[in-house]
Amino acid sequence: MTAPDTRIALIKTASRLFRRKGYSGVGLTEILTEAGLPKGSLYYHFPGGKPELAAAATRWAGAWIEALVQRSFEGAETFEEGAQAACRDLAATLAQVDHIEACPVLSVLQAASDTPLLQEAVQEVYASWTEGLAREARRLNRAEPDAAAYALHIRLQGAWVMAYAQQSQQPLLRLADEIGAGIG
Amino acid sequence: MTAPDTRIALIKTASRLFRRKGYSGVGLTEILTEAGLPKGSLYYHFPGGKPELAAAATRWAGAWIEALVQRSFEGAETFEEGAQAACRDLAATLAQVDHIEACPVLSVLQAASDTPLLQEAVQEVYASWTEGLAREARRLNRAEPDAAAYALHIRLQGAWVMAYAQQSQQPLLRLADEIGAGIG
DNA sequence: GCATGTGTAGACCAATCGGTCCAATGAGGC
DNA sequence: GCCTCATTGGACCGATTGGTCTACACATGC
Repeated sequence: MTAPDTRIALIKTASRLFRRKGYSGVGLTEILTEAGLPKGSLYYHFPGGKPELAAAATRWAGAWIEALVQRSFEGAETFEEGAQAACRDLAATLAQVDHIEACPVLSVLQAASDTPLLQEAVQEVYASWTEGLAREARRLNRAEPDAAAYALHIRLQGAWVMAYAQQSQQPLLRLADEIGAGIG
Repeated sequence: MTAPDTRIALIKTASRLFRRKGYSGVGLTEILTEAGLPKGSLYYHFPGGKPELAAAATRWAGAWIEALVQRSFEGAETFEEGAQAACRDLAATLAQVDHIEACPVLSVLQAASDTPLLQEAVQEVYASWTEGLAREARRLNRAEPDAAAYALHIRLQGAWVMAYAQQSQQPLLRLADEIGAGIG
């Protein structure tokens, strides 16, 4: 396995496990076992240990979500149309596996308060999401693009939490319907 | 310290710590040290150990939040007015301490997936919240009370997550303004 | 063939984890 | 005074935690 592959494998495995059990709920041993790698590799690629790995995983997963949402907006002719598509695409993606996973940022949020490296990554990803949505809002000539983007971000966040808690994609689909009905 | 006091002290301390660091991020030793109690007391009052304590803490904090929201709705003449008041009251309450805390349910959510006792408590609290909001919506003659209650729950949840992430009450205040402007 | 340096493999560490167990405490009935 | 029983105090347990350290594998340049 070449060097960058090892790095990516660690990030992917860590991200998946964090989303399922949260930062503190996953041990390094578990990550390494699932990735089939020894401890030496982890501390070679991430000298900062668990926090550094988690920060990288958060940024990686954050970018992945952002790309998904941007793709959803591509064919849209209005902001609301794009928002609906994003809700549905997210719901479909989450439902692909048996267990609906938490938002990757949320899953490390609780550990971020006393881990500056992680705190930074979280802020960065959230800011980037809101900016990305605002860019789409402007592109589609939505009135008050920043406010609309922010409001959508909050609703997506909330619906994702509910979807995770209930282990159902329904909250996200319901949000799509609400947006379609002209609410918000 | 009489028996019920010990129980309550454990629940309160656990709830506070869970909200700050998440279920897996807090050890029993830390809870007991802060509460000034020995391990024997914990396992006497909560034979089920950490999961049982967390379930109790979740229900307790859930009821507390529900009471807060209900109080906010008391003086309202429309559902939107009540919703605004709830956002602002929640924001004010969270800002009372130096560190904005996470939603008590959210803080144990990640550990709930493999802890049936906790899973149950989470579902119960969420259902109770939505029901409580729907009751207010009906009382205030809101059209489509169930949908309105559900939508508000999701937005509150999302705004709370953002407030926690950014350590600012702004997301909740902003949500109140949005609702006041007739969005949603 | 040999030196160099990047990565991997995993033994090992102190600290902490959730949990068990039992002796001591102390209030209330008799 | 004494018995009873609810409750506390805390020693102790094996397992696991994040992290360190060293030996080794292997590709590359010479």
